[in-house]
Amino acid sequence: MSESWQELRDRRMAEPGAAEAYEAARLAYELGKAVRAMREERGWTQSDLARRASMTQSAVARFEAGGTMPTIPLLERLAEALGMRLNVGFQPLREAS
Amino acid sequence: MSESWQELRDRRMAEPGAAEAYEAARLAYELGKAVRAMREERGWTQSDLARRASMTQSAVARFEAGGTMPTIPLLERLAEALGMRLNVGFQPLREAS
DNA sequence: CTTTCTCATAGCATCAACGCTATGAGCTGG
DNA sequence: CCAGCTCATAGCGTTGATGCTATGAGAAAG
Repeated sequence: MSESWQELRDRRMAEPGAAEAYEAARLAYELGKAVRAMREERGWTQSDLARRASMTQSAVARFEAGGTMPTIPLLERLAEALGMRLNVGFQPLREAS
Repeated sequence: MSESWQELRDRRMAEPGAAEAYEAARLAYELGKAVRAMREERGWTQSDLARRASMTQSAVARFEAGGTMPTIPLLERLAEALGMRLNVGFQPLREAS
């Protein structure tokens, strides 16, 4: 499972310019997971969150599944609904193994 | 100058659901400023950065000016070009001011 | 088996970001 | 005055995210 992730990563990294695309997809996936976790933490259904974030249940499902690359305004609305703050910025490259 | 920003903010905040839109616009503006700072720090022209990030000079200018809401993949490419890491996530709401 | 709730997915329309080309403004140095 | 460089901006076509509606799968309860 973790092994296949590494392989996928290496394969994609071989293609030029695919590193960012992969990173972006990874980000979408992780953001979806994070929102789902926070939503369930609050005992909300997708419809609940959707209403609070001025969107539809289908949009929430799509986002949580990482099906699309979320836009900043969407993330902002979700953050607001969840009582969180959206953080977007650049960090110095950490040399992690 | 700073006064007009406040007025704009207050006016927009009055409309429902505009808080996130404002925050998003603010984010776009700040990201543009940050990238410009990092670019100049490295002594690069917009064309230099554009080449490294696989985009055109006009796209860099548009982004730095905060003219559009940047997408995650774009930010990822810029981060890569600048040797930085893009960070996107949610933070607990801090009660500032 | 039927109802209900939750989530996933599809199809479609709209809208905005992005790539691209071209051009103009501002500055500097010849 | 005339390049040359840097940045800003406009127009246009393409692409993809989002909003919306509708429907299906799966589980739980009756």
